[in-house]
Amino acid sequence: MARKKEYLEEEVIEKAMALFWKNGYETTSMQRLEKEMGINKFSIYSSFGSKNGVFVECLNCYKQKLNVLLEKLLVSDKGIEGIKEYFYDFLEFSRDENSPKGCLITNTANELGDNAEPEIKAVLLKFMNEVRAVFAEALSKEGLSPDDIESKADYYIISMFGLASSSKIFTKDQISTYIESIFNKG
Amino acid sequence: MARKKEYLEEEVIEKAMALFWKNGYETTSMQRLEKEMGINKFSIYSSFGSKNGVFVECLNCYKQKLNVLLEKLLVSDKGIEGIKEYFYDFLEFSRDENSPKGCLITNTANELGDNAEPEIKAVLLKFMNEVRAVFAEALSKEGLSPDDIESKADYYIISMFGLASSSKIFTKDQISTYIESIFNKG
DNA sequence: TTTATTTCTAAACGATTAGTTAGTTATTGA
DNA sequence: TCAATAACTAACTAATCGTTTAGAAATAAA
Repeated sequence: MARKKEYLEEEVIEKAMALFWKNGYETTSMQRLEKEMGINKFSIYSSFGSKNGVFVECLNCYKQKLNVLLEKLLVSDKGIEGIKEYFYDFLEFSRDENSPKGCLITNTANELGDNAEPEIKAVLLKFMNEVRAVFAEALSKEGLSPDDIESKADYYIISMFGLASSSKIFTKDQISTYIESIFNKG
Repeated sequence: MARKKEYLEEEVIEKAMALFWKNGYETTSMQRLEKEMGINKFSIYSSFGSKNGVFVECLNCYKQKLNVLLEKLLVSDKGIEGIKEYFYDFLEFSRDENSPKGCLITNTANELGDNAEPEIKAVLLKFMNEVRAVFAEALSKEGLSPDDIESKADYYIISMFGLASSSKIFTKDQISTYIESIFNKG
């Protein structure tokens, strides 16, 4: 007994995510979101509540895309070599047509830092721990001690954070050489 | 034959820098700058022309502080070990009272990225190249081939960028372990 | 002491921000 | 066909953004 919605929430979120990913949270205005999502402010607010609400959904949407790469790492059973491949997969993932966008999660942590809304902070922390857990799982294939697994998981999650940040400003070739250096050690 | 300025530009820039360093460019408003610098908007604009002008001076002020650490690396003559010490020096430098602020240059590159004003972009690029050159100079003490020097300088400048970004969200202990891993290889 | 010059305060500028709301249009069940 | 309901458009908040400006206050040379 009412009018039908003329958009799918999953579809408009995907478009919003592209905008946040490219330009960051603060720079992305509701006005630009309206234009890019193709729907009115009223619709945005009735579907997602606030700009923050849109953003949280975008982070979840982004994480789903990352999950494809993480899934591949999990089933590959390749240990550290699998993590290296994940780094390269991410390098491809974070660039389209030579325009590097980095990682939406890393970008957000960098941009908002401690000033982030508690909800955003919680989402970021959860994501970081999930990725770290996947690294730990991959490392468990290497026959390391539990302590070694933890410390190496720390090392790779920090490397991943640094890589994601760096991939925005250095060239693909520079980053490739960097990835090789990360894994070329005893 | 005129009224005297009631502030020193170097002093108010130092205070502005602390604000930009902590909160980033966009989040730092002219209103907060007035408060923190202790001078009126009129004075800010007559001394520095624009918000961007204030920021450029802050970047230069920040670079001067970094130069103390870079100078130490240059005169130490310790090669790669000197770079490692520089990483630890930076770790101390980027934190006061457990509040990590990262690196103002890295933060800016992360926040503004390609959308940065051309003047800002130029300053960032210049800084990055200067730090890289210092790394290359330190590496020349290791008896490496010119090609090896260049590729290793690339590696350490990217590591430095990643380290600076990471130092904002990981603990001091995690970062210390990370630095050790960077340098523990053949 | 007057006058020219500069810095100061404080109010205002127009543009833009996130968010709201009144009123219209479309859809569905009765 | 008509009333109820939800989604639409578009104008509108109030606040804040970076920037400008008019006028008062202070300084130093004449």
